[in-house]
Amino acid sequence: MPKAQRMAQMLTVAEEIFAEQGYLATSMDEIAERVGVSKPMLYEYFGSKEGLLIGCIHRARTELREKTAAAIAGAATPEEFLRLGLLAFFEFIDEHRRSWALLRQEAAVAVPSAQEEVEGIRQQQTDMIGAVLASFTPEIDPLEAEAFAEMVVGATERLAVWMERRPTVGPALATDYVMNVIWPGVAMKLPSPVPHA
Amino acid sequence: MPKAQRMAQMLTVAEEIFAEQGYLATSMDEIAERVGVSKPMLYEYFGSKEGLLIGCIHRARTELREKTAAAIAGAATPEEFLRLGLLAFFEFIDEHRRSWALLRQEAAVAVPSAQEEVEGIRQQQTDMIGAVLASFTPEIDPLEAEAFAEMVVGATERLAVWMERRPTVGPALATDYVMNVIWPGVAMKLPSPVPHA
DNA sequence: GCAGTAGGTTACTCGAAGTAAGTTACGAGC
DNA sequence: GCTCGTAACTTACTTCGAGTAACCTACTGC
Repeated sequence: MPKAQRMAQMLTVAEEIFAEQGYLATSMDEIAERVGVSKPMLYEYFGSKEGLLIGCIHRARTELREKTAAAIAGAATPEEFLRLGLLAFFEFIDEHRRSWALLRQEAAVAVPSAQEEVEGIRQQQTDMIGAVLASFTPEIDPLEAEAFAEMVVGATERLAVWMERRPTVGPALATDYVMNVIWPGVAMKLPSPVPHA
Repeated sequence: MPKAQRMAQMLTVAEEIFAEQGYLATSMDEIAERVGVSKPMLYEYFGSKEGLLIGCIHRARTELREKTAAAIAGAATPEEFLRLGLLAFFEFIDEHRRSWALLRQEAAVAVPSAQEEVEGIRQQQTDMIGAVLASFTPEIDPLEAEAFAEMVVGATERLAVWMERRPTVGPALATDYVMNVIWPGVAMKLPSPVPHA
């Protein structure tokens, strides 16, 4: 089997087992066995157990960025931008409960570089939000804009966790909840009247 | 040395080393050595490495709950309640950077019971926020109240992380930032006009 | 002065991360 | 159609750290 294909397969299996049992409780031998390959192959391609975990996170991150970027491409107003971005995020979570659990629970594992990888995802999102906010409200305090973006990311992430426990709450409703809370505060800062849907 | 005192000392040392190096990179031998005791003593008192971690989290959780409860005791309006609670939280974080890092980074470790312990802290906070919100705005949709509490906790937690990177932002400013974003959205739902400081 | 127990130690086992050294399959060049 | 190189793969280790069994010691109540 060619390297790229084998690597993808390893990531898929690892993601599944990590999500099932947790990072610590999973052994490299077990992953190797389920892939149908010997342990040194995992080390050949990912260097370490930590490297394998980071590979999983990295793949999910790339996917999430692509989905979100595609979703917000057509947004005209800041409200639309935020709404579409949030919806894309919640939909991604809804479709990828496995990798989402992995990112949330396992990646925060003491392994510093995995932590950084997850922080990279958040950075990617705060940057996006901060940029749009700044472009629509140029006179906003840059520090407060940054704080706002951080809060949106934190609130959204937390709500996504909560959503998993609440089967009646889907991506659309979750998006509404977030917008209901944050939008009035943002609208006050906008220079001109903005349509509220 | 009496048991209770020894346990407290072990927790302090463990918290420090976990925060420094991460949970995985820390060995029980190392903690034992720095405490000035042998490894089986740690197992005698905490059962396992995981148990020791949970002990650390639990202690921080208790402290945080006590500080917050004391801070909000005298609040009269929902705005005051939220503001005082947030301020107490940020001040706690500011004073306990060590334990805070521990809770955030290490506790999410794949160890399920540690995860639960941290979720317990969040639960304690969302319950408090949800309760006050419900008591002041009785006709609010209970599901949305719950979602609101989750978002406040998520936003606040995220902002606390961000605050660590921003030395000019202290507890008071962080509290203002959170209130600026969430308060307009809440005020809309209140039954009667509420004073805005 | 003796018994019981709280607080402590040394010296192990065992499992899992990581590695050294070697093997097979297979396409390119002659 | 044989050989050389290399990509994909394996077996058989070493090492390190979590967890434990068995034993020790000093103080407190009687």
